[in-house]
Amino acid sequence: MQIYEELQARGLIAQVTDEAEIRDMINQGKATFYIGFDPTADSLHVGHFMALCLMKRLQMAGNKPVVLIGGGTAMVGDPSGRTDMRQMMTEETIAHNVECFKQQMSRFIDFGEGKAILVNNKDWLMQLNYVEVLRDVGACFSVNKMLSAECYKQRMEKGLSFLEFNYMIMQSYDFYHLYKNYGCNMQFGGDDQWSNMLGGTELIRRKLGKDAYAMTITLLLNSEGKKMGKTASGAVWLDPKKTTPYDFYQYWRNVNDADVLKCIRMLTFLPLEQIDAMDSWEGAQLNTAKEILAYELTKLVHGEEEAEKAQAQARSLFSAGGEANAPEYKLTDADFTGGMVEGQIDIGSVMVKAGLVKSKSEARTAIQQGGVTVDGEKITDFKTAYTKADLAEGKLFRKGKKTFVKVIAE
RNA sequence: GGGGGAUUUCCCGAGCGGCCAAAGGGGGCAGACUGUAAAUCUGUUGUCACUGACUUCGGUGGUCCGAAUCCACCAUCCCCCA
Repeated sequence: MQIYEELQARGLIAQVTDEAEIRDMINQGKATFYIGFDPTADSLHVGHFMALCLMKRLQMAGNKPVVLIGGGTAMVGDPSGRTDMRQMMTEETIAHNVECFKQQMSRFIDFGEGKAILVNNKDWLMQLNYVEVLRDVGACFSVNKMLSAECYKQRMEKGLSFLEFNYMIMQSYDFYHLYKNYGCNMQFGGDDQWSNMLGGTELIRRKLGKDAYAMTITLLLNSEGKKMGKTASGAVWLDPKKTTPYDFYQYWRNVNDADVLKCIRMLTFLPLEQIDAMDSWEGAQLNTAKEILAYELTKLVHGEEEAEKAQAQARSLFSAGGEANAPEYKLTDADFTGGMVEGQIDIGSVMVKAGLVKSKSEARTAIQQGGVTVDGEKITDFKTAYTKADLAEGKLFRKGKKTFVKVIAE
């Protein structure tokens, strides 16, 4: 099976400009393709991960990837699919994010001699001259056409600033620039980027009379049609400081039954035959599939060692017995002073410090509702307090089923 | 440039000058049921030294015994006309 067919079988391909051409090109390893990443945060997330995996797959098939970091486009902000304006980011923030992106990406993509290129569109976008661009590029775009583009639809109701309206032009210019300077003939991106990407192929056609191609990756949606990789507290990050390997593992361990297979297919590198064999799994058996998904992804993002750790930690916690793998939090002497009773720390404070809850009030309600145990014993009194000696050996504080910390006084 | 409207707790959204920490929904959290899933049901959801106190309703001042609610100015956004 060739690469294009594999991508298809994995359900990764959403839209293409010219299927026959693209299939030939990437199957024969003749494509030089780029994917843009706007540095809107200081870490990559799951959506980026998918794109990077795609790059890796294509790279393995002999195609040449160009990673484009949108240091310049981030100054503008992509309005696609948004209902409100992006917050403007300062240049410093963007520069910082660019650095973070670069570091994380080198884990996934081999930038060794001639294998891949990394560019930042800031290098050319920032030098553009307004009037020149208007005459050169602006003439190639029809406002009427742009306004009818899907990506602006949502914004037509709430209002769209001229700044953001230009995003499509910036992105199109990128493609044009890469085509001319790096022979980049193809662009990939999330499905929400489709109209922006078409802008680029159109511009190249108009300016150079050449064909360039675009292909979008299916957005990873759950069975309810929402984007995956988001939690209540924000995105699932690839940076272990922002989303710990354990949390990362747990996110995938807890996906919906209906979504497991799709995720395995789209996100992992497991052979398709093996995945097809899982297709028939049902009910509780899907738990195994979820473990596989979680393990494989954690391994890809954080390495095998972390994946093993996260899995062991999860297993021991959810099956009776070992709590040996719980994360630890150490209390210092200062934590035992200044409380209601000198030399003791109340349970609410412990929980807040250990990150189990955000406030003492929250700790209070959790306790009142019977959701807190310490070393397996249910706590009913919010006034419960501990001395240093109590915690010398460490106790396992647990809120609900899935959140727990071993607290030790040192 | 002219005219009109909006700004409420994580989000949407209701809020007569006192009975407002503020309806309702969503989301979150906890409990029951389970498969660390979903669905369902229950409770909870500003903070704290918690039957009480304190801080919140775009910002700043003001009126009043008392303001999310009234007034003034500022900021941001939206709509209509040009």
